[in-house]
Amino acid sequence: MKIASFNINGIKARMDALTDWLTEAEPDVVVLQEIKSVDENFPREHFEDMGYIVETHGQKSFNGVAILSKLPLEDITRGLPDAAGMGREGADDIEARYIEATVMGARNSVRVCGLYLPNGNPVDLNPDGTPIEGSKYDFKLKWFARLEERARALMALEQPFLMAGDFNLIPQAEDAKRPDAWREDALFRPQSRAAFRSLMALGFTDALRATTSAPEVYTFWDYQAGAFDRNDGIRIDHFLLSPQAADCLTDCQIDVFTRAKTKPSDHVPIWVTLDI
DNA sequence: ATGGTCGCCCGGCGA
Repeated sequence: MKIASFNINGIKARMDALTDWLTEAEPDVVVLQEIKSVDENFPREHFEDMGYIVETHGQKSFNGVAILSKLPLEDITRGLPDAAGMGREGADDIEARYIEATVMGARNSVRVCGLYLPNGNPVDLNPDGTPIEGSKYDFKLKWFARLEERARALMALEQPFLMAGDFNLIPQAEDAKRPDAWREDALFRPQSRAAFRSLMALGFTDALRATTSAPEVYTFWDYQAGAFDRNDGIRIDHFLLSPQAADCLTDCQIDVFTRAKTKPSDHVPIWVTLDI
């Protein structure tokens, strides 16, 4: 089973790029981020004609996630639990960033969590270094904590599951061409990395690092200043596998070639194959 | 790398 994640940066602008990549890569399942579309305007028929089931969780102009699957899906849920836990009532109803579904494989099923973690910039801190209540950075860390709680609940089931998507998080210095440029950024600063490490400590396997030791491997390059041409990138799109899913892992790759095509997203797809 | 570029959808925000 081939499962992919792709931050497409707008479905309307990425129809050709996404269609071409689906035809070439032939994933069974794809979680999409930044569809930037309401559900009613998502071109679902186009992807249904390509053999995919389409489940969206969109909003107007920003964010928005979706799942495309050639395999049957069960128990689709939208949004993380505990929206009130954000400190802003119903915050998760405003920002569409999370979708879950169970993918039915030939022999076993896998729970797939597709996510678009908040960017978190600008970083606004109190004099004591804590995030200012209600700031973008505060929102990121609170969302991270809720994601960890959801992961903890899924881990307790001891079943194959994975969390995939745009985590807006650079795990370590080797995951950026120029780590020093990101030290104070919400994608890399210590509190952000601590939240990621805490999540990983539940028992996840980083699929990319489990299958390759290649240096300078990235999933995002800024549109500006020829960043891709200089491979001035960061690794922020991740596949985190539960122990039961990691036991089935056979490959993980980043489709860097899509970034060199016409009208690319600023992210590229990442995928795993699971013997499941 | 609080933007030199994009995408949203129509002036400015978000990344």
